[in-house]
Amino acid sequence: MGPMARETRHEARARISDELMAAARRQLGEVGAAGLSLREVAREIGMVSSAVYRYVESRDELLTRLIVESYDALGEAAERASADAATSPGGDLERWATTAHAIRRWSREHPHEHLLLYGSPVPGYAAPDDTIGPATRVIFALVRIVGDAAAAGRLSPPTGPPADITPEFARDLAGLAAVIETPDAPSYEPETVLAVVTAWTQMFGLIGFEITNQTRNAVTDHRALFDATVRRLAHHIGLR
Amino acid sequence: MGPMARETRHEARARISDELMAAARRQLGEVGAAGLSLREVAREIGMVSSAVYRYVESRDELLTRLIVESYDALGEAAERASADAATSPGGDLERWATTAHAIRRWSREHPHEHLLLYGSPVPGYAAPDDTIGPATRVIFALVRIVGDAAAAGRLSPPTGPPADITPEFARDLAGLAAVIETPDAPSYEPETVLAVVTAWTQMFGLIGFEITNQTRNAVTDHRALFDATVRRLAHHIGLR
DNA sequence: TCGTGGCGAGAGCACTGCTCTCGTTTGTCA
DNA sequence: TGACAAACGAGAGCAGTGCTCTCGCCACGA
Repeated sequence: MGPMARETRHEARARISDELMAAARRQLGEVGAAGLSLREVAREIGMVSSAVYRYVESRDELLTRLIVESYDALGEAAERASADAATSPGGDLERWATTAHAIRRWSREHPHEHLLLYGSPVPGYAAPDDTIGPATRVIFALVRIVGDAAAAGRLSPPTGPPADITPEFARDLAGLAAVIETPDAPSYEPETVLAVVTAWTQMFGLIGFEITNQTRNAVTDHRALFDATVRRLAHHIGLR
Repeated sequence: MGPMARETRHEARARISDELMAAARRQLGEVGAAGLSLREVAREIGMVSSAVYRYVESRDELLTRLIVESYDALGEAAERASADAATSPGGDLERWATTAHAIRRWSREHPHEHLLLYGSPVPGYAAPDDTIGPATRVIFALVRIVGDAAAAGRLSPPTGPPADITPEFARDLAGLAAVIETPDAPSYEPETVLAVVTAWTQMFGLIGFEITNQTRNAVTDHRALFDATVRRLAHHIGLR
């Protein structure tokens, strides 16, 4: 083994905490959030159940940490795909499609994590505010593609019949536009913001249906359905 | 009390079974599927936990029954709205919108039931085939509106750029078209079928986001967002 | 009328999240 | 350097869960 440098207490705590989260993440991937047992996690890292409460306040807090980790993993997958495709020759539409497919791929590879983020919330559990930051990374990765296209003047104006937007709803959309606006991008049409929100909910609805097998017997080529949907959404936003 | 007609064993079984399901449904609405306790249900109807196993095979089977009941309730809500609006002067678009809003209303009034149907599946639980029949009622209620419009020749042809439909995906869409086709309705364009599937996933994705509060801080007027989305989907399908 | 089968209650098993207590170890500060 | 408080892991225990098995009891059909 060689000379074992004595581990300081702080280091040990960090290491054990990491092991604990890793074991929890592994179990989450296997049995899902509802089946995740704190005692089993403790067993896996060679501890007794009461000892893990030195590292985690409760089972809910453990789930919260896993939620944050999952949001970050998904957000990073989307961001990396978006960045990789930013210089590709396919244009904004291909960048959008690539990012969307990266999101779908991550969700398919981590169905339990996806359901933890977008499925039923745990019983009495309300997602704390720590989670909203990481939660925005995915949608921001998508929005940035639109913003970049708009900044470069490549965003086609909205087509189709104008949506019947009530004043109150217009305020909603204006607020959203303010959030997604960047200094170098122009302001957005309400229709564009609506199209982005639509794309967001549509994509995650479709992925959720695929993961929970809601479309069994109806759709076999999920990838083609997703691809066609994603490109239609991009077109509707104005990405070409 | 009056003369109590002696209750036959068969009647008693039916009555108690009904009481059991009613209590279970009540608790589901309060604490959600994950928090539903078979023992608590037993307590509510004045029984001991082991006795309910005379009426229900397991907790999973209880959940399955609740799923079927919920699918039926949602399906009936959609069917009734669709039937009521069939004779209204608003035309196909209003009939579609009315039905969609009925679906949203039911889901908002029964969030736990909605999550039971469309949220995370229970741990080791795979929805048995009993559930797929009732599950189709909602989507069929929507499809029937399109079918009626098509049969009356009121369905506008698909607009926008043609989707890039691969042969394998075309087979999927053809299979779906065969399912939704009725004797008196003509065959559907692949784009129309795709638009219906899109509408389906879009609507339920949006409702799911609203129920799980995923769009908090972003959207306040959920009804307006839903209404705009629903009408855009209808337009895309060809309903006017 | 008699016997079988359905029924409800109770005890019990293995499991869960969580709390409390108890020695031990570790880091800090005088 | 030595004392002390904080952190730590283990163990026992509590209340709860789904589920099984056994036991009497009563209704119903042969």
